[in-house]
Amino acid sequence: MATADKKRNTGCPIAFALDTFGDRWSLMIIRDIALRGSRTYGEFRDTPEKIATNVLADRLRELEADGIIQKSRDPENQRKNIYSLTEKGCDLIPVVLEMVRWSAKYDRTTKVKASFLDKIESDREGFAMEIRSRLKDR
Amino acid sequence: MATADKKRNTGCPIAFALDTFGDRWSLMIIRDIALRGSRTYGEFRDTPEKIATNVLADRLRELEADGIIQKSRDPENQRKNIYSLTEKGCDLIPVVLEMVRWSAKYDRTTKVKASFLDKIESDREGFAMEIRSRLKDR
DNA sequence: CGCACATAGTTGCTTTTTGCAAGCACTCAT
DNA sequence: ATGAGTGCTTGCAAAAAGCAACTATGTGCG
Repeated sequence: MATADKKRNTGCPIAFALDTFGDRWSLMIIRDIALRGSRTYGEFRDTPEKIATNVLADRLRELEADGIIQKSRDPENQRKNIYSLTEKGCDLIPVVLEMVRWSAKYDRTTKVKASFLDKIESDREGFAMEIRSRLKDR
Repeated sequence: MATADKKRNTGCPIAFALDTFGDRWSLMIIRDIALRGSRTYGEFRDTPEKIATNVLADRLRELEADGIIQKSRDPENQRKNIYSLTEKGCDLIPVVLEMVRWSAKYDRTTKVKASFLDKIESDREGFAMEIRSRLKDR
């Protein structure tokens, strides 16, 4: 059973956002799709962060239920499910990019490339759009 | 005992950010300081979201340990601790504002004012600076 | 068909975290 | 000195996360 729905529903936007993706793993999945091009269960599972498979299955269910991602069958391999961001999910890209900016500034061991950072700094909206269309073209 | 330090340390900026404030409560505290002007334990405790006091104490410890907030005594009332954002914490304001934008768009019951949203849309950086200086002037 | 393998999960169990109610310690005001 | 305000801690129950093993279904190939 998926995590019980205990949304706070106080009208606060931060509470709303955290109820949707404010846990240790949801945003990681969104990152995998948006920035790493991941699309399948196996790709989400095999990241350095090592999510437990039951938690992964649970989060995929929740994110789909919340309309952040959508699931479809890979026409070329019926074993695979293809997960992708919905419009609502794509709208989280700016949030992700701001987090990248912040972490790049404060993580001494960051692996964020200067060129990536430059793109965010110089044209945030444009870069977000670029990522979106890259996702659409797959 | 504070939550054990189990940072993932994979070099990924999203993992880094989530390790710092990626839980149900940390960002709520940051919101309280940045957007609601909260500064004391009691103010953090008495929000509609009803954080448990042990979790609150734990998060305040963690956020301080991570250099996001700092703690000082209220000179006018020695019973009170004043919590405020450090520079590192203030740099999270853009992340918070992007989350507000997203939630305002997708939460049908949002309480975000149109005027607040307009400020974000029209001059994001300027608005972030405005919030920062408002915090400094207290 | 029949079998090995790939992919995507589920299940059962342990550990960790959260939630909740009560209580403690220090400070202030009188 | 006392009682109330503020900021916590403690102990215990409930929920979630982590872990390892197992199941289910589709694919490719002899």
